[in-house]
Amino acid sequence: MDEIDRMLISLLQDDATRSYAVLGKAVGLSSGAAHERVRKLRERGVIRRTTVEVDQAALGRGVTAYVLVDGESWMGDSGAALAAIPEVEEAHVIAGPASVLLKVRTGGTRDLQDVLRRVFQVEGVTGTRTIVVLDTLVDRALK
Amino acid sequence: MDEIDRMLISLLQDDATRSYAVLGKAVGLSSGAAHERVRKLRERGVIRRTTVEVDQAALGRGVTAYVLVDGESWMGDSGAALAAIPEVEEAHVIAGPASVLLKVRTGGTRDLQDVLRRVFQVEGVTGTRTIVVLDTLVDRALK
DNA sequence: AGTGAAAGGGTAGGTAA
DNA sequence: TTACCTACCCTTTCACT
Repeated sequence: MDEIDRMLISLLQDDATRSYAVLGKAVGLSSGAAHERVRKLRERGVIRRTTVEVDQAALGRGVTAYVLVDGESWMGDSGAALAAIPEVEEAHVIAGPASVLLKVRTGGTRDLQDVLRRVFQVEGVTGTRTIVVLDTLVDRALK
Repeated sequence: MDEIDRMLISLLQDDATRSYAVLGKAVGLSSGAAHERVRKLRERGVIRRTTVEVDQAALGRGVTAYVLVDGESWMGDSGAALAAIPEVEEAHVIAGPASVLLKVRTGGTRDLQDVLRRVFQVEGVTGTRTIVVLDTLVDRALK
């Protein structure tokens, strides 16, 4: 993990369709060498996967919300139960004023209400507090 | 935006290195037709960009935190001021128990403290509450 | 770990059905 | 929209440095 690896990752984060020829030129290496470095970064799991960023609103998910979930015991399969809710994009165990923090995307406030109902049915959940996103100022990949 | 478009997006979210030949076969179209559909999805902004998912911990950002920011007036360039902090991955204007919610990634708690200091220096900020992530149960792309 | 070249496959663009 | 064709670029591999 030297400076060149970091540059390659940054370039790919910005646009993963770049060819190895372009990448190599950008970091001062040959196409083959750039390819080999990226291959190793994938192999080591530093680069998890190549994906596309989708405009959620265009797919009918216009509402984003964070849900603070209070619970008693967070052992076992609570994670699996939350993962089973398709609208849950992220779920984090947290230190602070709740047990778990969810990031949820739905088509509207009606669907959000339905998601909250399903969260409440997960074993151990004693309460939820919901934060609705009004506007997103920043949403980017860190370098 | 029909069912085929949705399938193509889902396939690309899963692995954007798939060739158009493979994509076409998966949705029952020719390579050319699949290519044309994806091109239009990009053009319309449904697909924002192609990128790589990076293991942040492997890049020395092992601590994730959410910061609830209280403030007086959130007009003007507060967004720009927050975007200027490189550790800020997301910033949302929210309805609920604060004005703005930040997602922050740092190398350690020491750096987190430093970020909080910089957030406090943004004009209009009157207070912050920090939620540290202990474990991430779910982190995925929604279909 | 990187270079350079060769071979094969995929992509992109055009045209016709 | 599909099918076909073509030119070209890129990926991938390998021997050599």
